Amino acid sequence: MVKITDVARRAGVSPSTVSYALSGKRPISEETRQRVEEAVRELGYRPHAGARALAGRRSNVLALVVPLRSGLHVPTVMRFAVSVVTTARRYDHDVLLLTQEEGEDGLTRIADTGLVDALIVMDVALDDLRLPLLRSLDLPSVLIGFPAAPEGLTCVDLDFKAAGEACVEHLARLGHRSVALVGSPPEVYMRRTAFAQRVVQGFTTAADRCGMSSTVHPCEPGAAREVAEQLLREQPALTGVVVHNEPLLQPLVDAFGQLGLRVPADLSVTAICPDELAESVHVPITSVALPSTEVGARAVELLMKKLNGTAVPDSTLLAPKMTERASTGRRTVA
Amino acid sequence: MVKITDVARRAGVSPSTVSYALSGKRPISEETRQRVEEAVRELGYRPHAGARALAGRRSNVLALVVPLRSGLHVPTVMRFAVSVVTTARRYDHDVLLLTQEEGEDGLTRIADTGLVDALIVMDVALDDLRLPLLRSLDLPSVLIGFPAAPEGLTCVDLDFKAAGEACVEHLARLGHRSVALVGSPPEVYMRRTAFAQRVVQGFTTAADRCGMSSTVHPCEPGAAREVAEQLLREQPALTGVVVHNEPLLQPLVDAFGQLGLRVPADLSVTAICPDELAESVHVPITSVALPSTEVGARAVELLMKKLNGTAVPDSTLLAPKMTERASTGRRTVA
DNA sequence: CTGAAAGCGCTAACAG
DNA sequence: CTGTTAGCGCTTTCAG
Repeated sequence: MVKITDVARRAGVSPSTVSYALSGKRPISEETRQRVEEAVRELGYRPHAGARALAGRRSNVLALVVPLRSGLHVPTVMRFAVSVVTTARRYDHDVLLLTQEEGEDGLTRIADTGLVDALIVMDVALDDLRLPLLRSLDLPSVLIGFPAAPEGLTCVDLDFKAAGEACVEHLARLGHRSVALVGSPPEVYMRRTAFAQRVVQGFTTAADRCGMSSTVHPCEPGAAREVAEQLLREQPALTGVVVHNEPLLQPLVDAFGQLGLRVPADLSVTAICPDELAESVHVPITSVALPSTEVGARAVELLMKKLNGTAVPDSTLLAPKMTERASTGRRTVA
Repeated sequence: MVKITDVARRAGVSPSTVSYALSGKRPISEETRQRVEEAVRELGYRPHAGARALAGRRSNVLALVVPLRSGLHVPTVMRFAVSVVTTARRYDHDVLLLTQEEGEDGLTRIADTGLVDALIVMDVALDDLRLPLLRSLDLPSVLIGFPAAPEGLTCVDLDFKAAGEACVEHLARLGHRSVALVGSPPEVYMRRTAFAQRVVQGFTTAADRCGMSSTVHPCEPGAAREVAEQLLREQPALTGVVVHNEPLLQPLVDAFGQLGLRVPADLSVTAICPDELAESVHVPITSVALPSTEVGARAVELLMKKLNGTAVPDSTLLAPKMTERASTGRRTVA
């Protein structure tokens, strides 16, 4: 193993100079810096992570807490995760993966051992049990998602309430008067998962404001046909649907087709989901994008600022961006 | 922060005794061990990860390399990952998540810095570019998947060839004479992904051996209807289908239904996929289980043995387990 | 702008 | 069975 003293000898400088040349924490003459960098390259030097963490009190590792609870759309969750890993690497950090098997004291453990410098927490509930803990820990953290009482925490996410509203308003503008929200599976609401609840809020608020009749349907995967039938039966005037349930999007559109409803001729469909998904449905879906990559990147950037002692906003709400595709159109009066 | 000297003082012993009491690396009298454990509990002591790694030359962290390349079924991949994390925790290890953005030298970096003790590598290609690197690294590693030349590497996976054979033989036993394999998306085969290739091998071998006519169809997500039509058109005698493509399973069964084919009356369908998926299809599917949890756990266990210097078998092939469900039946001669 | 030297907290010889 | 002690490789004062 090549160590800092090897590099120092090779470059004809002291170890501390090597350290400073690499970290930039004090001015180094251009010439020595060159020599150091060359020595580093020639020897293939890589600082030992443990030694660095011990002496520098910084591990350069972030923890990503991903419960992966049931009802969540795993590919969507993983988009966030990949974005977090990618962005973290740009800041010379690695990412430790924590699932929730250990419960809350997995967090305590990680904090106490100094294994990580900071936490990114996903799958936030409105009244998340981890919040008091996160507040008490002296590790900086960022939540992907907004709990009911985000005071003293740094949160980032798509503005799901606004996203729900945007979908409804788009339908209202097209003349629709009766809309339904097909949401995540019931257990997601039972857990009071923040993003799901906020979509419902936005959806309902906007529908009321626009004087539309509206209903909300949490929905299991595989139940596309059933919900489709139920909607037609219970809400015969229905002409607009908002889907906030990735795996159900294509099957639901198919089910409507089988029941004799054309999208968008008879029924306009919008969704909140990754653009890629919206585009891949057989009838491309007008949707509010779920900007996983941006959210993941933002979370890391916020954390880096906090680690540098820079102040950051408590709340980063990304404005919804809607893309019109083939699945929505004017209401045609029969 | 509470450190080992604090615990030692509290327990009235030396730091090394605390260390040994905790690691069990040398005999400690029952009495002192008790005192140490009590002191640990009272003080809430947790060894500093960096210090431990530096002095002990072991970080207690494993790296999980998950490229998440396109065409893979993310939920299935994540089952492995969760199992790895869970099992690693049982051995007091944490898991670092590496995606493949950095390419191969992400592995080198990790190895050089001593951040991790060992590697678990997923998404293995038959002629995987990472193999030479893995062999040259002096970090122990385990592959989830079998490359073409696994010499000198430790590999664990479901025996996908046997799984393909099992599906065909099951259909043969039921009297079917013409079968088709609906496989992963083309890009998965293009990359020569090991598990996909091996299923094809097993499928073809068994079909030939049983004197059945057979075809193989790599298949994009969303193309269920197209393949279904193509199969009926090009292989009119077809009565048995093997599906090795998770997201396509339900849509494909649906498509057959829409084309007027009843499962299993007209067409028997088997799959290689997680049991949970097979059970959730509207017609529960006879399947060979994808034992993600077991494979992930095995991978970690193998790694732990290697870290202990215990010899392990190069190859751990899990025998396929088939569960008959509602989707297969005797061929009915028309 | 650079060096010398004192630890960071823990483990593992070495010594008893 | 237990204690003493010498580092592990790096960062960061302190000194120049």
